[in-house]
Parts: sequence; structure tokens; C-alpha cells
Amino acid sequence: MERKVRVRFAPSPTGPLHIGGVRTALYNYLFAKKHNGDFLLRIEDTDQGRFVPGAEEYIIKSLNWSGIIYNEGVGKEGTHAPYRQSERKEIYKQYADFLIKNGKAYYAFDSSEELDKYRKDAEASKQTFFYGIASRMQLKNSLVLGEEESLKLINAGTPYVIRVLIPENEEVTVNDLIRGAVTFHTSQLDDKVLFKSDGMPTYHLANVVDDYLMEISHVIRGEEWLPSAPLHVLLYRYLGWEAQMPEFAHLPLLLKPDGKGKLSKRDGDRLGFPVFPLQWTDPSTGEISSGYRESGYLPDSFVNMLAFLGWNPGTEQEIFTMEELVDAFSLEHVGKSGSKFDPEKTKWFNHQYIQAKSNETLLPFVNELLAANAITSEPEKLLKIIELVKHRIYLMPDFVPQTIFFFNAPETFDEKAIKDKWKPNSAEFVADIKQVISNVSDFTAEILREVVHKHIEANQIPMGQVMNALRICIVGSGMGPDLMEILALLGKEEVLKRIDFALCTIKMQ
RNA sequence: GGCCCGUUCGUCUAGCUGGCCCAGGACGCAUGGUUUUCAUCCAUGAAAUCAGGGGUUCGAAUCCCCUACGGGCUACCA
Repeated sequence: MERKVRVRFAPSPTGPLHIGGVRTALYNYLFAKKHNGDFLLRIEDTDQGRFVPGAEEYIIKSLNWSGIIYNEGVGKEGTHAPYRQSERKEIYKQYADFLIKNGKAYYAFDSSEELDKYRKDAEASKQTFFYGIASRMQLKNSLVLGEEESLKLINAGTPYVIRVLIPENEEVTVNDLIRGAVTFHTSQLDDKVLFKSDGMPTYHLANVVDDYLMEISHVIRGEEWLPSAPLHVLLYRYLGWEAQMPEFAHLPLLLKPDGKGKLSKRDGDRLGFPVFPLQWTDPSTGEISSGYRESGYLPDSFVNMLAFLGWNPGTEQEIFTMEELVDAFSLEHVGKSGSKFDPEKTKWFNHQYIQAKSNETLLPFVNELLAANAITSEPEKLLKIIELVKHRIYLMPDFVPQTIFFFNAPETFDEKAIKDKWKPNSAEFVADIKQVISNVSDFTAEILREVVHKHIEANQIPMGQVMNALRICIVGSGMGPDLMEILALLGKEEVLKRIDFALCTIKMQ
């Protein structure tokens, strides 16, 4: 069967896209690219009540940042436009009507209040209300009212919905690319609403119609859709599209790092890691949720990490570029069980990526970070500093504490460092070193190293102690890269100044 | 409650057609080494009786059944 691969990511703009959604988009993208197919973005905004301003824009921005680029869809109108379901409103009604005409759907007039009451009553007696085979003949719909009566009600302006007529006593099998054949009995399916009283289709109808019209070949979506997959299969059948029905793949869910349940927005706040690709400000409450980008993750590391949540290449390679992911991706290697999200490993991925980046690539980011701390620097110097510290960085903002002492002289000195490393004769050692250093004219790391080592050897003083003490004076604490490199970068004048300041300040502390 | 899906180190997972697995890799953790410090890096190690119990088989993490546990769905939400 030579069918062109066309997949879609179809979020609804009810809020920011969380990482589970990004992963779904990613798998769709990888699958499409792998098979030289199309990847489309469709916005499923059929629920007007839940529409959140800015969400659609956020989704698009997030995908762009992640490098998950769709080649057809909202904002990139192709041959199947429009791609926003609210703009395709007129399309759906005719299919609902078609189903009614063919006896596969019917009008229902029960109000939400009435249905709520049925549900409550059922719950009270520990049962579940089910609009379907067993109950539909006792309810208010065209099945019991008859066509004539129903049309009269509709013409009189009575609100109505259209529901599918689930067939009795049948088995419906969904062939899932990840789970194999999954069979449902129609007695377990209810007569889902296909068309709402506000004139909009529900997900089920819109989804099937659009996937058919847009010639989607594979539906790759979250596992939460598996229970409604038989309904979708039935719909393809009823609409006469069974031959064009896409293949299904239901992805396992992303779970909370601790405890149980699927990952939610709350977990991020609670455990201190972002659940959204980009920072998001809730338009109604003003509440801000952190994003991977703003927290200092690189997009390719973010994508690499996401790819590995539920998929593996079957080899021991873990670091993949997007191109390599495309090449290695296959649905067969997607796991069946949900994955707990691991913030620690996410950091590790980022660390790997930062180390692999060239200093030039990192430069603009570091520049921006430092600018936010009122520091400006010549690129040449900054490039050297980046080279010195980048292997110590896990998140981009780490660059600030790791580089700030190159620009700002310490004003205070880390108490713990002094307690551990500052000995009674440290001041004397440092003063001697200062003397030695001040005579160096070619202030490079190599020369300094040579001179200092020579001095230490000649005077038989403990190297560790001297270096530690000097570091405290220069950096203000016991951390940082090679001291001689730091000295060279700071320059003689600054170094001598810092030593003088440290010597009199530490004495007073 | 009903239906469906799942269950290998703390976590992500390899293991797909049974023997090469008294289970491999990675994160994290521990120890040691490198280093003038903190990190990095390197090495080593602890860590899963393959959810439990029954089968099938010469042989099962791998096949079958049951149980337990976890998850999803059960809206005029997607």
C-alpha cells in the first residue's frame, strides 16, 4: 500500500502546550520526516468555552523554538486549508446530516440539566448513567419522537445535539501500531454527541472528518484517546471511509516524577522544574509558569530528552541531533508504559549539549545573561572565559555565578572557604606571591604559572595552601577554573588591587 | 463501579520470533583517581530473585492463565 505519510498534531488552544504535548508533536514530526511525509498543525478550537487567548500563538512559538517545524497548517496555508476548526465550521454539519440520513445518528433534545440529573441519580445508586443502547429509548430524542416531531421541534428553535447510534452487540477492533489489536464491545460504548447545540462539532466528529479530508495517514496521539478510538473507527465506517482510515498509534503518557498520575502543570511548581517549553503567563490570573527556554535549556537538548521519554533507539547512543532522531525513529521502539519524567536527567542532557556547543554559539546567550547583571565585555575576552567555564555549566544561567568574578571584584569572602582554607600564615604567603607577581611583565597564564611555581619551590611552602589562599583573594570563594588563567584574564593591575583589598578585609573578618 | 491499557535497578530503559541474561546501558548515588579549589573528566561499585502465583517447556524476563498494583477513559472538554 503506497500511501503518502501525512500526520498531524492537533492541539486545542485551551492553554499552554505542556511537554507531553510537545513530545506528541515531536513523534509525529519524526515519523513524518522519517517517511518523507507531511507534518501538519491543526488547531482544534471547537470548544468556545475553553478558548484561551494567546494559546495558539504559544503553541506555534513553542514548536518553532523546539525545532519541530510543520510544513502545512495554521499560518502555512496549504492545499487543505483552513486548518483551524472554528473556520471549518460549515463543513461538519453536512456529515452529521449524512449520518442522520443513513440512520447512524439521531437528534437528541435532552438538556444538560436533565442529563446531569440522570447522572447524579445513577451515581446515588452506585451506577453510571449511560446515553446508549440501554437508555436511549427512554430519553428525549428523535428515536422515540419520530422524524416529523423532531423536525418540528428543531424548526421551533429547540436546542438539540446529534448523537451517534452505536450498534448493538458488535465488536470493534482498533489496530494500534504500538499495542496491537484492541477490541471493544459496542455495549460499552455510549451514543457520544457528535454535534453540539451551539453548532460546533465535538472532537470526535471534527477529528474524523478533518483527518479524512486532510488525507491523514497515521494518527499518533496520546493514550487518553484509546477509549474513544472504537468510536472513531465506527465513524469512518459509517461515513464510508473505511478504506481511507488512518492507522492509529496511541502514545503512553508522561507521569509525575514522584507519586502517581499523569504529569500536570502543578507538578512543575511543586517540584521546581518547568513543564512548559516556554514561559507562560496566564492571561486571566497573571500567574507565570516557567519554561524550559527561560530556565536555560537548549532546544536541541530539550528535544533529545523528550524523544527518550517513551522511545529508545535500540542502541546505546543517547545524544542525538534532530536529523539523527529522524533517522533512528520508529514506532516499534516506542514503549507501552507511561514514563515518569526525570528532571535530573534533563539537566544532564543540557550539560552535554552545552559542552558540545562552540564558544561562538554560546557567546550571544552569555552576553545577554551578563547584560542582565549590568556587565558588558569584549567578545574576545568573553570567548576565553566561556572556554574556561562551559564544562561546569548545566543550565545557561549558571554562566552568571561561574563568570561574574571575572568582572566584579569580590566584596565579601566566603566564610566557609576561609574557615577551611585560610590559615594563620596565608596572608603572608599571599603577600609574597603578590610581590612575585608584580614583577611579571608578560602577564600570561603560562608565565604566571612558571613564576609562581618557582617561588613556591624555592621557598618550600605548601602549594595547596598558597593557591587556595590566593584564590579566595581573587575569586572570593573556593571555586572556579584554573587560577592562573583567571589572573591572566584579569590583568596585573586588577589582580594586585584584589589582593590588597582581600588582605585587609579578611584580617578584619 | 464499568471498560481499556500497562507492570525489568530509585528513575529512563535494553531485552522484540524462548537458551548468548544468576539481566546490559544511561541518570542519580557511593568510593577512588586526576586537579592549586569547586566542578568537569576518568575508573570502580552498590542497585532489578524481571509485580506475585500458577502453568507450557529439557530450558522463560521472554509464551498462556489468574491475582495484585498502576494508569487512562467513563462531559453538548479536548
